[in-house]
Amino acid sequence: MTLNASQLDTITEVSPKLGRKRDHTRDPEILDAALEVLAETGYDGMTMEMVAARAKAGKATLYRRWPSKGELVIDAVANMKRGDFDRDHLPDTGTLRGDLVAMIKPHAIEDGARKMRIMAGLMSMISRNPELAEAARAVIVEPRASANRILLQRAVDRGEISADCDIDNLAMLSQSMAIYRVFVLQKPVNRDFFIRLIDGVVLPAVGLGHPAGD
Amino acid sequence: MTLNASQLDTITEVSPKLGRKRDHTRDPEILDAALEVLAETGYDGMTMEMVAARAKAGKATLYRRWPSKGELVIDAVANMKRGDFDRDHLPDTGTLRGDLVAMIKPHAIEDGARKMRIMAGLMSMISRNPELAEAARAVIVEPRASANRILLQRAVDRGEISADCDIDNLAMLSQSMAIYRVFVLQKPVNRDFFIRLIDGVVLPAVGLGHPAGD
DNA sequence: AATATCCGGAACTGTTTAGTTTCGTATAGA
DNA sequence: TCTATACGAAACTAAACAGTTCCGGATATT
Repeated sequence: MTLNASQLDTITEVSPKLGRKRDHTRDPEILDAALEVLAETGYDGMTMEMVAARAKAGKATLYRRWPSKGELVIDAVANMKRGDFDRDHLPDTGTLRGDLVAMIKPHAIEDGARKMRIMAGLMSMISRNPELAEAARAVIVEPRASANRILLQRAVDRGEISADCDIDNLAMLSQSMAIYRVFVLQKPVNRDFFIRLIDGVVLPAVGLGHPAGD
Repeated sequence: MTLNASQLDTITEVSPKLGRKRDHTRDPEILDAALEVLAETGYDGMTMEMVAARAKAGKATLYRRWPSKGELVIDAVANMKRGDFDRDHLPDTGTLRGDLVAMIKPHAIEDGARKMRIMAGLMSMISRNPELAEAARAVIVEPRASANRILLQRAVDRGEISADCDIDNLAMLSQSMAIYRVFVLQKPVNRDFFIRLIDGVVLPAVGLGHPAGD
């Protein structure tokens, strides 16, 4: 329950006696295992033995590298693979709707669902640990929001939508509605859900949908 | 960690030997205490001793009435005071914006914040317990969403907005964005936040905001 | 082959906490 | 006053789990 100091030093160091490297080669597997267990059972349900077993490692190996369960979790989240929403690889179809729809790939939905499970597992911890909250935000949720912001800004730049739009809120909309849908409504987040959100809320809100004039 | 059967029988029963009533008079205080502790520490951080101490009760008293921690929590959530969003006491200002803004009372914000803290404390448990998820949805989140739905439907009925609007999604929008803002962004949910949401997203989405033509 | 290092496994310690039991007391009906 | 019941407090049991220690084997450098 205690996770205070930050200790994200890098892996490879020099041994005191020999010029040989300290490997810590199992780090990636362990961090992956930690994320999996986290997604399945949540922070409090997760035990170090589960992580060790999942990674086919010994508990001692975990503690050789991380001083506590909390530090391991922070490290796992912070080093999590971000969604591949590079500015350069974003869709560019010429219309906002085209871009937004192009973002809905099966892989992206799958990945997003896993990240939301991780997020839920972290929730109670997040509200008590700003460091973890920031790591989770930066890795789990910000890449996607930032991609949306770029798509919206492009639409503004090409004159498709008004510059008065609340881009910041609109960029977070799909993520926030998805979290709500999964955990509060307990309904699936699938392609149809996102399409309906785009056509029923986002596009109308920027003046492109039905209500304003189809 | 186990919370299966439902045991929401009512409180006052008749003793086997006498016509006297079994009081369980401490029930309300205990349930309140459970909610407070839940909001402060989350389900896993909450201990039965904390709840007992908060209610100035003995641990034995808790177990006389509820078979387990999980059952106590479900009971506390299910019997939680709903927001007072009666169909009859909703604002009716004549415009959608007026109605939505009138919903933002300091008390409602305060109450909503507490409920969100409780929600966060339940998160990891919710994803593993449908019964709890349903109780939380019905009590914490549905009253508000349903109020929004009514206000939107009224606006449709009086011809202020189009019937094509995605009322269901729009009614959940403020809640879902508020959850996101508190837990992911760690920023305060205050009056300004809601006003900006109304003017920047909801009203535009129904064809009343700037982008469509101010 | 000799040696130094990392690793996995298993046994161990100490703490926390769910849940139980016991007991002394307050209260309300008879 | 007498008695049954509900209660608060505290001691208790049993299990789970974070974190530690030890050991034997694998690997790689010399």
